[in-house]
Amino acid sequence: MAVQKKSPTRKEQILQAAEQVFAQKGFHDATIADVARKAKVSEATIYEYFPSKEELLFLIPGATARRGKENLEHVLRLIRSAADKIRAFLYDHLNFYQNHPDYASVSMLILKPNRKFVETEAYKDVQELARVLLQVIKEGMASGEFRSDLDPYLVRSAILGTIEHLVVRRVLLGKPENLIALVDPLTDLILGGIKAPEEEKAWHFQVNLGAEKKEAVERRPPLKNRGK
Amino acid sequence: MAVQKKSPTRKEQILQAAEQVFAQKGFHDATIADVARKAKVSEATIYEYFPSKEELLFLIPGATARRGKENLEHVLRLIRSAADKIRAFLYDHLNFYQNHPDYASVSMLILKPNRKFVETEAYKDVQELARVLLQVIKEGMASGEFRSDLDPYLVRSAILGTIEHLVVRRVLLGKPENLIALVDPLTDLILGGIKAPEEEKAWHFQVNLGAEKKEAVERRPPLKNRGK
Amino acid sequence: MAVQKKSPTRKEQILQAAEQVFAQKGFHDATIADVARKAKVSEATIYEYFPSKEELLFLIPGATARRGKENLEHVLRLIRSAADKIRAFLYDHLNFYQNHPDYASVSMLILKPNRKFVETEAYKDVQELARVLLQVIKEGMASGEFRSDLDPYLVRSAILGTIEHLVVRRVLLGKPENLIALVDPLTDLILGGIKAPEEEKAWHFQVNLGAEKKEAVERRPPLKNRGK
Amino acid sequence: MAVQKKSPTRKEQILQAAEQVFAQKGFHDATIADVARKAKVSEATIYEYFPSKEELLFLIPGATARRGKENLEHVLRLIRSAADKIRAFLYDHLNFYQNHPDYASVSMLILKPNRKFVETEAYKDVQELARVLLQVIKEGMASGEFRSDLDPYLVRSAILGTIEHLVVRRVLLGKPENLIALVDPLTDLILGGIKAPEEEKAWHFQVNLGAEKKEAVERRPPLKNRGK
DNA sequence: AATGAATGAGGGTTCATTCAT
DNA sequence: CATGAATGAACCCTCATTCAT
Repeated sequence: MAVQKKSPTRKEQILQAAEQVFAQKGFHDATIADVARKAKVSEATIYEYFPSKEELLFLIPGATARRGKENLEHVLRLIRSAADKIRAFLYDHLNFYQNHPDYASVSMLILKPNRKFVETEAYKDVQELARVLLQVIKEGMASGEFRSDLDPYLVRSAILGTIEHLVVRRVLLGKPENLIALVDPLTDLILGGIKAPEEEKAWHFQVNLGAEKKEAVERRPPLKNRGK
Repeated sequence: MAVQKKSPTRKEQILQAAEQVFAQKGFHDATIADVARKAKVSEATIYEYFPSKEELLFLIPGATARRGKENLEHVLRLIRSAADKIRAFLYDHLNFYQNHPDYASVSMLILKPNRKFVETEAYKDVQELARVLLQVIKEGMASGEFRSDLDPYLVRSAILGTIEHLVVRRVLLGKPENLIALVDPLTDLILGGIKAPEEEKAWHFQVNLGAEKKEAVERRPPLKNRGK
Repeated sequence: MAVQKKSPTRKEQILQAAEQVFAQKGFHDATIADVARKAKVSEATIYEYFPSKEELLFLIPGATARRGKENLEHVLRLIRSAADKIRAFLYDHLNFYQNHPDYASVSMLILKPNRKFVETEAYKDVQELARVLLQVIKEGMASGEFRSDLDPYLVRSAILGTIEHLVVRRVLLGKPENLIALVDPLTDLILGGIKAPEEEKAWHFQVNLGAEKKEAVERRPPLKNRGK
Repeated sequence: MAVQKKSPTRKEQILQAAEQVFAQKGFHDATIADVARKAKVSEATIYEYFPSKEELLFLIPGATARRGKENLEHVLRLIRSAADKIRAFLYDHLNFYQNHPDYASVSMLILKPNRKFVETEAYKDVQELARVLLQVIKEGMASGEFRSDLDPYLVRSAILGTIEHLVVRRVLLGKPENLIALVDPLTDLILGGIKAPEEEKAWHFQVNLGAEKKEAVERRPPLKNRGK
């Protein structure tokens, strides 16, 4: 039976129930009966709105992803600095996943590793979000704010991968509890990398008149508000 | 993280079959009958060696992870520079996953998002590998090669997350085909971040004195073969 | 047994749709939704006119059978010879089924083998038609046109069974395409049986006296268009 | 799961149970659970031997039809007269159906009107039996025992149709209870048709010297074993 | 009169798992 | 050891039917 536009609340109601149930028990261990119970409808009603259990799963991101993209684009338009846009992206995502653990669970543990999902229409909505990030990176490179020798796709993979890893960790292990606290250090890391600034060596040279390497490190001004 | 070919015992035989079958069809869509067929044993025989389908799944990484760790530690002992160790870690992982797509599939798409897996003994073997990376990061920080203001756990998450993201992409979408080509750009990204070196102008002045920061940049391999 | 085209009322509309749908998909594989779609009404509307899917099925023959009987009786009244009445009966039925394949399908494949149908009111209308045939046979026997040692019920069974078999064959296998071409050979068969007239030799002698058995045989239309 | 050769009794056991259950409740109203209960196996076991409920149905005739054909051919070989072969065919079939009412029910009410069955391998076995009858008819025609102007296919249809009609009647209405009693009258009917022998008229002429038509009929040698 | 919306009831099918041999 | 044979336990999905509007 085809999916029809009916009372939007009904459909939403089922999607939300599905999100919760799938998040809690996993896709295969959750039954349609579970979803029906949570949504307070009959099992048959679910099939009035969704053609199959799997389609129900795939339709969970839909609206969320689309709204997420719009919202993100709105926010990014308010920011000029590419670095700050990266930070905003990180904040946006980590904040959202933190506040929507069920969505995080479904998205990261069920949909992302699902081979069929990537062939879905719904997947395209998710891709859109990643495209925004790519744009930010490319703009930063073009403006000279970011190094021009970057592979923007690789950068994007690194950023998304890091977010995913952190979110998955939180979903599975419960830590770190506060993802938002990672926004600044993570922004800093992405912008500056892990290597100690090479100019320090130059410093060394000057300071080296007696100072030890260790000293130079210590003398470095406390790293805060990097990138921001 | 390499796997050595032994004469496959009955148990190995089943594990390998399981790896292939689960990789191909996913855990739930694969049946014990599928595994038995591939392993050329009866279904009942599988239960002689493994207590359940799920346990069979969880025991797939075991030897591989342990051997991987040993091998990695051996290699790292041969390298002094923390940066090079990072690079070695990346190479080791990307190379292995590239050459063992079935293992990659099972590991990334099935085990990683599995809530029960983290409670498993087998999971600890996987964790060991991550611990090695953490060690490298901490050592780099201690030696001054890496910035000292890093959160080493965050750095590790970034590195592992990036690897995972790339491997999952390859498993699901088939690209980038060549992960190993990403080792250097990725090492570079992790070490140096994305921000254009602010000091570059200032440097010019000093460079004249003989310093060759510019050179370092130029030495970086030309950016090609970047996975899309 | 002809059906007259009236302006189809709502009820007729549904019955016709049901006939088509049931003929096409079979009773169990057809759904009320299918019928509703074909009838261009809602499913609920069907239940305004018919108490259940099964009742809807059973009510399909109703008018058709009644009209068929009236028409047949009218025609038979125009014929004196019992043999010709048999022929008329055959013609009437084979012609009707040929021109109403959906009715044939429903009648032969669904209703006839349905245990509950025989307990139905509607079944009686169908029986009426068979009663007409029985009457013809009995009359033929009484008039001396038919052998008097016949079991008229058995004869009727033979005639009806033959018709049914031919119609079912046509519905299921599509052949013979032209049932009407069988009317004469079939009439001939029923009347004369399959045995070669033993007396033929002897007859020749008597025939010469004026009897024209031979001729009758020759007048029979050439045997062609025989199904398969 | 493919059908495998296992203990033949198991398979037979299920087939017999299916025959009974389907005969009693009809195909759609019978459940696999019903069959399992009757066969005293689990539902799952049924699926070890048959791929689906429908296939189980279609495999019911199999052995019976094949054995039936062999047996029939054996019997026919013992008979020279084509007329007696027809009689033997009738006897064989009516006797079998009479003694196997469940098979009759499944065969006549479920399989015969099933559109998918005709596309089945199993259907071919059933066809074989009909081919034997066709052969008999053709031989009778060739030998001059039967009229040479017959359409043998039409004759076969008449014979089979009559048998089917009688068997269906018995299955549905319970009468006539004794099908075997119909063998002789039916043979007689098929051989001789229903028309009063024309020679009777000739006879009349001769006998007419005083005899009534009725008389002629009476003079005919007493037909015995008249059914009904 | 007509129907959109909802569901109760049920059934076929799948499979991981067991166990006697 | 190895396995053929059997099954218990579930679950997804369908659809005839109802009813408020």
